[in-house]
Amino acid sequence: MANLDAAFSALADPTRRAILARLALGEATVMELVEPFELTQPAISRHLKVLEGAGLIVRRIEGTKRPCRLAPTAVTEIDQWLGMLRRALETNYDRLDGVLAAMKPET
Amino acid sequence: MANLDAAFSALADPTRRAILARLALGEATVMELVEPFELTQPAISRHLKVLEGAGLIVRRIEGTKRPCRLAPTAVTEIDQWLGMLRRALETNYDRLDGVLAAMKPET
DNA sequence: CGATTATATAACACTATTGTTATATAACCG
DNA sequence: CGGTTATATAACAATAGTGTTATATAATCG
Repeated sequence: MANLDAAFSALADPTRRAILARLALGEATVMELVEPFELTQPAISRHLKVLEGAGLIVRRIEGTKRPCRLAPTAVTEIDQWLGMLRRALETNYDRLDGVLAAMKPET
Repeated sequence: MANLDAAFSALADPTRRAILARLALGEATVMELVEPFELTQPAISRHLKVLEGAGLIVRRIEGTKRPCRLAPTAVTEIDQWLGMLRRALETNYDRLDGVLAAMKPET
């Protein structure tokens, strides 16, 4: 589960989430990703490195350009881990705890 | 979307994910959560504060104890945001990009 | 080839995160 | 009331993350 560290950590940054949101519209080069932000190109390049390291994007080489696009692997891992929480939240145990907690001020 | 920062950031730490996994089994007090880790009580208390701030857990007061349990809010938010990525990954655009990239070495 | 364009990396400053120990608060027990 | 138990907070050190500027690399264009 070491990759979950990288994946969640990558998603914790709003700039990186914005980059992913942009890539959800389709492939983009580094300079295309720099343009909408008030950040320098090296800053974006490093964000991309983080996203790639986390398995959230992949890059191919096309001449001097490196177009990026979304990769499915990390999202799948995250979904699987969150599934554990979702299942627990759907469990009656927690509902009962909630009910008991809510009852307290009444009685 | 400011809360996504806190939620993803909270999930980026393996200790905090382990705490959540433990809470998926049911409510636990701070000392019960300290026990399985090689960390001090103040360290766990701060992790719990982070998880609470991110909306991933809630705590109630029961005498001198503060039992924690999972909260659904942040998980829902995260699911919704990830849904955007999932939908994009299911899109043909990205499939086509992938196909074109894969074709390149052949021709 | 030399200039330009696209991207990466190094070095540095600043801030945030995480852990520790020591201490505060507050409920409980006898 | 006084001691114990449960938890929180403060102060500090060590480390990691993010941004910047300056510079390196490498493909492209004339």
